[in-house]
Order: sequence, then structure tokens, then C-alpha cells
Amino acid sequence: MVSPTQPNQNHLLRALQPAESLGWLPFLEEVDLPLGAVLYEQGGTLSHVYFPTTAIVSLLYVMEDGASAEIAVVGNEGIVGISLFMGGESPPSRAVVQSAGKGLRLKAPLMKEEFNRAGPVLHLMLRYTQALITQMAQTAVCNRHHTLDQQLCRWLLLSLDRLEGNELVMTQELIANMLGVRREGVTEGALKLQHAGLISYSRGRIAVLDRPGLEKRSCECYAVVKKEYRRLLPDKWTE
Amino acid sequence: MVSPTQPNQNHLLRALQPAESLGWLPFLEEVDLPLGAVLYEQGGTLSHVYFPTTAIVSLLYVMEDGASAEIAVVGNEGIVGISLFMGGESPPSRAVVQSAGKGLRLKAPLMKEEFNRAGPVLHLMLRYTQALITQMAQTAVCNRHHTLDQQLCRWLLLSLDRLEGNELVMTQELIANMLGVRREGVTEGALKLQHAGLISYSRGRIAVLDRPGLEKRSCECYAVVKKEYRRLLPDKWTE
DNA sequence: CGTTGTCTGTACGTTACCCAACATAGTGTA
DNA sequence: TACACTATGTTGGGTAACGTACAGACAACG
Repeated sequence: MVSPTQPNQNHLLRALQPAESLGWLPFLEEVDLPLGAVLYEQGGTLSHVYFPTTAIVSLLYVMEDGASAEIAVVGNEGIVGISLFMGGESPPSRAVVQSAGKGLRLKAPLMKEEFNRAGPVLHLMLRYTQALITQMAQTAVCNRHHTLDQQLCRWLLLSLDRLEGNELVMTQELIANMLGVRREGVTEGALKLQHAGLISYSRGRIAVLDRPGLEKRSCECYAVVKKEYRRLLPDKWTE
Repeated sequence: MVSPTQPNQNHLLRALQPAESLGWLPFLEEVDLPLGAVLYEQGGTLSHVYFPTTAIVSLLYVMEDGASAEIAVVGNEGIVGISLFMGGESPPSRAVVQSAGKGLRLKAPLMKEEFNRAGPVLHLMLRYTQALITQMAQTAVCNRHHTLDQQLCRWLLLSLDRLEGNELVMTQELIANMLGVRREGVTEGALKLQHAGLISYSRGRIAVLDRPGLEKRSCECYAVVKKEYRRLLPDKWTE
């Protein structure tokens, strides 16, 4: 059976290809990840772990009053559901599809069993987790010190790194929710970028025209995170 | 040899006492952790991991321009240096002693070897890491959404949970550095708390007079983090 | 072709925090 | 006892982002 989403479209899976993990392949299930789908809920249970291939997933925390903030973003370089093997079982954040696409999923018990073999799968997962930790830490710093405009650039770049083309399909409202700011703030920021000729957008489609320009306007956080991902997960990020 | 700082003063070590980890004990080295000591540097190397007993250690990120922000705080419930066994070797943050005291340290190769045995040590460390991740995520959210006053309360409570008495020895300047805000902001926040009768302080000594009052003024972040630590690490936080 | 809904743009008062500069008060030391 | 140093308190002006409210503009659908 030929599936349109191949395991090697996810870089963690690809890195495991030569290893014994091949035993997994029959159990990897292709899934559609439509915009807004919730893969798991704060304090919920994890039935599967997800390896995005063309989709992007946001980990976000939702507060009592409904306000939210993104903790980290996961694309085809990673896995959604690390708390499964880290311990607690139930995750401290919500996982939402931020950009529609496809992914592969694996039943939680299988993943756990494989992890507990304490072989290459465990080590790769932990390295990835370390990269994710860096991203979260940098998010905290960025939230503290940087302007909305800078954060918007960082966020666009992080998303772009996890997609094929140079177009993002998402409304400003959605971006605002991820960043934990007002929608109007995103509008203003996006307008500036548009006037500067860095992006162009209309009704939920953002095309990035000048990537280096975005990088210049972004805070250092983007580069720091990317560098760390490169260091820890050399399989991706070698473009 | 009777040392004034016993392994069971650290709750991770205590949780391992009955297990085979006892082989470690002779290699645990007591160390003094004076205020401001840097246990490791961003991108540096990890010669040891540290188990604080009476000290508190801050993990903070320092930006290019020198501004900093705390990512998480570690006391006698935890371990400093998780990136040793997570993978990358070199940590993405700086570890600074935020409250003077003692701790125990273990040479990195020993820790790594023990971790790679894939026994109870590994599982406990991963559970702790999961708790730490929650703290970092909550820090990101808190930085985004909550006022300085709320964050100050959260921070005092987090520190208090990791100390014996009800007194913190630290200047407002130091707190400001940790929170990544201006010193004057901390002064104003602390004044309000003082006028409300919740704390009293003078020249680097803060006495907490009304803990429940602080909790009421804090944002939800404190409770969320504490609950998660309780869930994942039942040995401590049972008071 | 008009209606409806979604997405984006604009405006205005408010607030929390920043920056800078300076005033006061404990504490240690000569 | 005087001096220096560190920690804390106070101020006034500036700004980024917020809350709220509303206006245009494009798309889908009848």
C-alpha cells in the first residue's frame, strides 16, 4: 500500500530508518490533520503520538480565563506527545493543528514499549525533547523582552521552516491566539511587514517574499532556537 | 564521615535511596553554593550535576544585550544539569545560585552511566524533567499575560517552597534580574505587599508573613506548577 | 445579485511597564 | 563619628500593548 505521506517525510522517523525501528512501519497510521484539530487536551490522555509530515502543530497553554499562549511549535522535525514517555502520561498543554496537513501516528503503548527498550529510539526522543525545551525557554525569554513585531517575525520564520513552500494559510486572528496577543496587534505588525515588502497577504494566506528581511527584523530568539535544533538534530535543518 | 548535608535532604536522591543507587553515595560530594555562583554557563560544559539541598538555583537565559530572564528554578526537589542526560551535553541556559546554601554534586560521567542503565534513575530523572518542562512552559505563559505584581508573588512562593524557614535572603535587584524586569518595578511591587502586611523586608532580607495572602495575589501559574510537581514527584510537596 | 459571514483596517482612551535621574536610609569600616 | 557603599524609595515623561468599538472588503452561497 503506497501512502501519500511517507515515514521519511518526518525527520525523526527518517533518522530511525536504518535501525530496528523498522518494525514500527506497519503500525504507523496516516492521519489527516485539519486546521484547528486538537490532538490532545491539557490534562487529558494520550492515545497516540503524532509525527507531523506536512502539518504544523502548536503546543499551547490555555488559562482559566481562556487566554492562551504558545509554548512551542512542532512540525516534520519532531513528535507531538513527549509527555507520554517522559512520565506524567497526561500532558500539561494542548496540542492544536496550526497549519493543516498530514501526519503519522502510533499507538501510545507501542511507542512506550519501544522507548523503554532504551535503544536509539529513546536517545533520539530525548535529544528532540532537549531541543523542544530550548524552544520553550526561548519563548519565555521572548515573551518577556521582545516587541510584538519581533515576535511576529520569529513566529513566521519558525512556521516557514516547517513548511514546503513560502505560503502560510492562517488568519491573523489565529496568529494572535498563538502569540497570546490581540488580533489588532498582529494586523498592525503584519501591515508594517507588508509595507516593507517582506510579506504579502490577504484573507488568511500569507506569502513570504523576503526571508532574509524577516530574519533581520526578528529577535535573536529565532536564530538561537534554530541553531540548537541544528546542533541536536542534524538530520533536518541542513538546507 | 558525617556530613552536614545528607543525601536525603534532596528529594530526588531520597526517592532513590532504597534502590541500587546506593552505589553512588560515596561519590556524592558536598559543595557550598554561595549566592551568585555560576554552576554552568550557556553553551558551556557540564562537569557535574548538582542536587541542591539547602540552596536554590535559577536557570536563566542571558541575551546578547545582557538582559536576562529566568526559565525555571531548582531547589531540593530537583537536579541541575538535565541536559547532561537529555542529549546535547552543553546546556542552553545559565545556572546561578539564587539563594546560598549547600548541595551535593556528582561527576558527569558517573551520572550518565547510571542514567544509561535505563533503570529507576532514568525514569525518575525523566519525571523530574517533565515537571521542569511544565515550569518552563508556565513561565512563558506568565511572562506573556500576568502583571509584575502577580509574577512577584509567584516567584516568592516558588522560592519559599524550596527553603526551610520563611525568610529569603536576596535583594530586589536580584529578583528583578531573575524576573527580567526593572529593579524599580520590584520595589513598587514589594512595597504593595509590605503595606498589605504580606511580607516585610529590609536590605536583602524578605520575611513572608502571610503565605495564603501571597497565594491569593499570585496568578494561577504558581498553583498549576505546584500541582504538577506534586503529581509527578510525590515524595516532596506533601506538606 | 444581494446577503451573510469572515477577515482585515483604524481609532481612541487606558494601563503597565520602561528609562533616567535622583533622594533617602541602613551597614560596614576607618 | 564620619565616610562610603549598597539597598530601597520616589519622581516624571515616554511607549508598547490592551480593551473596545466600529468600518471597509473580500468570499461564499443562496
